Amino acid sequence: MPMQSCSGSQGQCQTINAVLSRVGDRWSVLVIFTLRDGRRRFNELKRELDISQRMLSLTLRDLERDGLVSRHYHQTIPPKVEYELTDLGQSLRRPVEVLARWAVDNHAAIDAARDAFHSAQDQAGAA
Amino acid sequence: MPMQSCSGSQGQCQTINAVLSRVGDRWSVLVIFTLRDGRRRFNELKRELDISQRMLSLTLRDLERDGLVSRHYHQTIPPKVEYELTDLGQSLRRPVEVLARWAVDNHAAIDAARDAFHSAQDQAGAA
DNA sequence: CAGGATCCGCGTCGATACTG
DNA sequence: CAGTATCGACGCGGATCCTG
Repeated sequence: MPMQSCSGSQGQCQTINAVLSRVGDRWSVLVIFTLRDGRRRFNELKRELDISQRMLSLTLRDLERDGLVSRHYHQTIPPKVEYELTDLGQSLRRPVEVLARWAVDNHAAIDAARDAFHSAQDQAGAA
Repeated sequence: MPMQSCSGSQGQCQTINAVLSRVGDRWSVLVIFTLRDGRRRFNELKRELDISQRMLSLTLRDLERDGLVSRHYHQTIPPKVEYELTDLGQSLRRPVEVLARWAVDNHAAIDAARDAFHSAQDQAGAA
């Protein structure tokens, strides 16, 4: 029974890992982020996220399955399907926004570090 | 010049997407999480995370390149290399911890939603 | 112990075509 | 409009071998 994956006694890593497997991918995060200010239609999300129809479909299905978004089907012509964050999904807004905030605040620093690293590498190569 | 990827006018999505591409993968998050309470040696991380040597190596290299962790090489015999969060890496602790907290708090709800979804599906299939 | 190099399966993702 | 089904390309990630 191999339970010792991460920090051993604490085992928080497994939980994090498991949750990350579910909502940790880029599209899920972005869908949730985009859904933060209300319900959206399928193609609306598709356009705004510039995501393939396949991945959006899969992502939304998984998010619905995991209880993070709810699906509202209007059987009209043409069909109209809207997606909305559930309460559980709403509770993810905070973490996602914290991450988003960090991303916006620090991506410049990352780029700078990257450039510095590459410069150092080039110099080492030249020397 | 196709700049309109996400929310159009806001364009936060691109930034988030870009940052997620860098630090959004599972291993990076877990390494940062594991490094939260101090520096660790290579094989120490390897064991605790149950990660292959290859992925740990790649992950650490990228993390170092992006200025999130620093590498301390002790040229002894046997060699000893320690990794530690930089200030930038430290600043990521908060977002990661918020996410970790959410993961711990809500993974049960996700599992429940999942089970409910599957049950509903099975019933639909049976009916 | 730390980690580079190589090989390779497997899952992910996009493009395309089709349905209701 | 809102998907599903299929296919093919690509990259992630593990296993293995080798060096310093």
